[in-house]
Amino acid sequence: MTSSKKPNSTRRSTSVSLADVAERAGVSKMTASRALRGTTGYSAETRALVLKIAEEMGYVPNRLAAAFGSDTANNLVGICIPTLSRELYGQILEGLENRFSSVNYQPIVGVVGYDDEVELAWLNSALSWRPSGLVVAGRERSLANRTFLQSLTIPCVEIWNLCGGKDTMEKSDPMRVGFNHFDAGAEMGRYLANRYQGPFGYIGVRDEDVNLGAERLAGFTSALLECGIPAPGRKNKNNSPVTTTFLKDKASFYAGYYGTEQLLTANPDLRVLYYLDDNMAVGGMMLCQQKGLKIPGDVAIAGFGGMDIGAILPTRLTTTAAFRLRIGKTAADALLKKISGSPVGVLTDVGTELVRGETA
Amino acid sequence: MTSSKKPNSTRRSTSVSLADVAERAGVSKMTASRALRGTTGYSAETRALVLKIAEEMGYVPNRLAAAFGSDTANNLVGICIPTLSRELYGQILEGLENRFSSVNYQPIVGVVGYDDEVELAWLNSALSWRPSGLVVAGRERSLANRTFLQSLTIPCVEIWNLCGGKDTMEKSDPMRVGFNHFDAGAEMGRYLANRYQGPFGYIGVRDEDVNLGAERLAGFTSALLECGIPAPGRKNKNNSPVTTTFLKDKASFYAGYYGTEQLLTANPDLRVLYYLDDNMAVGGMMLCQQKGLKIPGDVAIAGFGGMDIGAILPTRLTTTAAFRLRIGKTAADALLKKISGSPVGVLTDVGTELVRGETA
DNA sequence: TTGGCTTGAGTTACCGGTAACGTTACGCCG
DNA sequence: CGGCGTAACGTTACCGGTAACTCAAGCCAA
Repeated sequence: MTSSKKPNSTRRSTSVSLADVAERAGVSKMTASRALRGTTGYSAETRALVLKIAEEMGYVPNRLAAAFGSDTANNLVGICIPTLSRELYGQILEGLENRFSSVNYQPIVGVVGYDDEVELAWLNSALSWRPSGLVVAGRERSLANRTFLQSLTIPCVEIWNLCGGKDTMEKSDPMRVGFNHFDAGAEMGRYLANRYQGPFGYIGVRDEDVNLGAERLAGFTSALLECGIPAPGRKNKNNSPVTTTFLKDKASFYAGYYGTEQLLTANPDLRVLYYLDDNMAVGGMMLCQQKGLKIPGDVAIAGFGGMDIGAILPTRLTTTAAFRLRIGKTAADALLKKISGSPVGVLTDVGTELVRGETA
Repeated sequence: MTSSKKPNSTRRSTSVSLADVAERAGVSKMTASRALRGTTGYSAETRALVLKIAEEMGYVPNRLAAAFGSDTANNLVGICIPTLSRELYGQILEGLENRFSSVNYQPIVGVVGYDDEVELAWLNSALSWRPSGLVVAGRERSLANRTFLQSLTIPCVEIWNLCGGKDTMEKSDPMRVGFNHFDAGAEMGRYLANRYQGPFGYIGVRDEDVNLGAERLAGFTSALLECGIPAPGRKNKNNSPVTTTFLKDKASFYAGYYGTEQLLTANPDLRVLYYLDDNMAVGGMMLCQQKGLKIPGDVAIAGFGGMDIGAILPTRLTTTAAFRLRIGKTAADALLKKISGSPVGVLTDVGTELVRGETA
């Protein structure tokens, strides 16, 4: 059944190989390969015969061998993201997967949290599969990790965060697809500063010592300053117009809930609250409702993300909509282009949209 | 720099290979391989030297070659899930990835929706990578797909749904890790039937012609019948005690919101509503609030999933908590055991927990 | 001293594809 | 009818590892 030129050779694998198909079809391995892949170099009859035999024999191509033997035919891509617990990355990943699978690329994914060493370990491990491209979540990272990404010889795209724009990038940095979080925060800051005098508070989370969404907060703060919002002064060491709190927790409804409670207890005068994301903002709303605080009368609330919970609340949440699925798809497209050698811009801004809800 | 026994041979790849390291270290490829992998058959000095050289030369192992050359060393696993938009599968996937990566297995993931043909295509494509195991989401599938899974020669585990239990399984079926959705629905049904007389309604969604969570609804319905809840009779073709509606939409807050509106408009007498998941249930709550309906006074509401939104609402949601992360981890463990040849039970029930909230 | 056992390290033969190149057959054209 | 271009197909040489086997050296006990 399994055949080989040397009859005494032992076959490790029991499955049907290209050689088996070729022999049974009475053609060479090469011809069979071409016929199965549908390139050129065979007659119609030959192709039909090979396909028929392959089907009959239950031939399953071995992409391991293909990728190994060619070093151009490897259609693996690595995708490295911090978490899947937030719906954020789930949707981005879905967008990525959709596009990649549509052109027969296989994603291998890693969920690495916010720890640089874990990320680096995963990247090394992923590279040993010789993927033809890499997708990583854009975030602040250690010099070692950044250097690692810069020294890659395969195309790489950073998603989610544009990290300050073109001028701050080095040539060797990966492409970026996402939006400018600083600007998104600033836009919300301006919007709120035009409507409220403050004082302003912010509730976010810290994961493995990194403050998530730090750039948005920076943009937010900067916009408030530009709009002439004064820093409260007292118990505000960095003299910022925003009183912040960072919970050591996952970004979740519940974190928003008790984070708001903590912040308001320590600073009962706060009148405008900005959150790391919509889920936390909704948690904050729930707390305010429970305490009998009117929104936005007593406390104005703004979130981030445009998650669909915000749209159905009795009072619609004011937020910044981010287009997660689109980021995934756009990033995948950009990477595929780069892999195929087409020119691609280093920065792709998919934008955001300020959603004027009723909570702020 | 790149070396080869035949000096005139052309190297396709430019990267450092095992042979390069071995030559520079003055040992054979095989010894270098063993030293790098840390098996046996080398002295401590040899190993240290090889590691040092590999480090110096920037050697990156080629797992493609390793997997190809060994057919036991392939530590790829395929993970096939319907969607990542619901946080449900995100958390399961995170659990899976955690466990797999901890033993250096690489997951390749596919997001295939609820279409049998798409799933089958993905499975075929994934198999061509010769993974050592497969994780698929447990759900109703076509005979073709079920047969395909049964004929696999590699270990496979179905997650999420125990699908009726041991007696309904065939020997060739994949292992299952999850919980019994019928029982979960039945438990909720009994709980509600003991507190309310009805009439009962259910709001779910249909994706590509499959009703998600159908087994839970079946269990729910069956429990109501057992508790003596009568079918309303009129406009209820299948004579069920539950008036159902299935939206052609994603399971989301918004779907729950307008689904509830539709159902209540058509059936204003409904007094107890059961939902596909917590998000939809919360959407329903929001609608009720907006219509001035008291919960649970006018309408009682129960969800499913134990998503954290339910825990922070002013009135805590009555629901069934499912342990998604644990399902992922348990499933990965089971698959790894099976791959390593250890005995594993065909069914692993991670259970659920009825959460007695304040909405029902 | 000898023989057996352990241990370190080399040798060889693949694994199942793809790329590159060589050869043959055949149609087209003048 | 000869020259030529191209389509069809065969051959061969890898790719970068791993498994199985072999062998030499070192060690210890008898």
